[in-house]
Amino acid sequence: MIKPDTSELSTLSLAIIGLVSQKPCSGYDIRKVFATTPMGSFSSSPGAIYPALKRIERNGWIRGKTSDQKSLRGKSIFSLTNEGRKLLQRRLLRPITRDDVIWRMDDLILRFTFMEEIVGRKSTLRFLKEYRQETETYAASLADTLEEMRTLLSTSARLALEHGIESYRMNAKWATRSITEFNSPTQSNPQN
Amino acid sequence: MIKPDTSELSTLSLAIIGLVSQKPCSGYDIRKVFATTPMGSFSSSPGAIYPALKRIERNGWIRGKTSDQKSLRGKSIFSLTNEGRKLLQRRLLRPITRDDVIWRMDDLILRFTFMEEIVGRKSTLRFLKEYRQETETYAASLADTLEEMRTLLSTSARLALEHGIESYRMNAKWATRSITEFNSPTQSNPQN
DNA sequence: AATTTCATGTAACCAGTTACATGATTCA
DNA sequence: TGAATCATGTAACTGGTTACATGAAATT
Repeated sequence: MIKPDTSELSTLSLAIIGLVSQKPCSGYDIRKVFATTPMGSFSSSPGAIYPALKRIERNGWIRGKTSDQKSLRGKSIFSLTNEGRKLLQRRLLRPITRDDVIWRMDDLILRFTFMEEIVGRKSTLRFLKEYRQETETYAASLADTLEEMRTLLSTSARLALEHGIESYRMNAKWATRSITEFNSPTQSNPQN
Repeated sequence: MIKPDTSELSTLSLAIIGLVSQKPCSGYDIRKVFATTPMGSFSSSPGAIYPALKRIERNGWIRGKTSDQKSLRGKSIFSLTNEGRKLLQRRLLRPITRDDVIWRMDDLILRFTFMEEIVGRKSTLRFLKEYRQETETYAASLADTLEEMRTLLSTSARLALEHGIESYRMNAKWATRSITEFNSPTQSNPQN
């Protein structure tokens, strides 16, 4: 009984699909982005990128075109299919869970990066509000734990816990600021 | 040509060894910690914990004792060996690299959690200073990138980048505060 | 001509996930 | 006695790592 929901997508695959959605690119292009930009928290190793591209293509979410018809190893440019765009939309619109906030913060930020163009400003704002809510709530629950355990904790254990609390609070603040920036009419784009 | 350096240790294994170092515990104890405390960003699934315990034991870093001599499946309590303690010390004392800061922040915080008891206050302070240095430097380099690319970025891409910058700055600030707390003589413990 | 960079690939390995299984103990 | 919890395990799978290989184009 293998799970038939083929819509699962690792964070790396999400990053790849997101990049391809911005503009068609080759495996090498993607590797360069991961190796030289602040998106560098993804592996740029060929052993990760090329198999991932094949998987994604096999699923019909991107399609590669060999530009150079002569050489056997023609550089292949991938672009997003309609199916791929639909998948990406679904993936980005998923409601944020507490588990996301505990285990997959990088995934959430990555989703945000592509969000505006793929699902529009309105959904992006909804995402940011959920994000603020979940990070604030989780920070509060960590703060409760801290108070309950304060006396039992060593200095480093306490400081590590405080690190977590501050980190989630910072995330909530960032979301708040992002919401106001998205609302400020730098550029009116009332679509969606 | 397999790498003979057997000192490699995944973040999960580090967490397990760290817990065992604090007090001997069973696989189930560890699972409970991961499932119910702020250390919950580790998998508590049996498929992760028990194989990891076996690997670590096979390497001689922990040793399990079956408490109940009758039953076949006696609950086994693991405690740290001398070799294990040495390994843990080496692992915690590793200098912090930029790669750690980009890819393994959670590993760094985990190391910090166990640091005071395993390598003493002096080394912990050194760690915190390195941590502050590296996070500050990286935040600055991200800020440079932001200024270079500012005009090219979409709102969400810019905000995502700013998220990274703020996050690293928060980490540096946390380190600064932790350093002062470690220096303040709440409890004089001039060992090491 | 030699080196570097572009560009793609693959084979071996490994740790962690999911899902299921099992037996012992405690509690209602 | 039946359910929940304690406690450990394992089989199948999967995605990413490391390391190596290859061949073409550009640069020196």
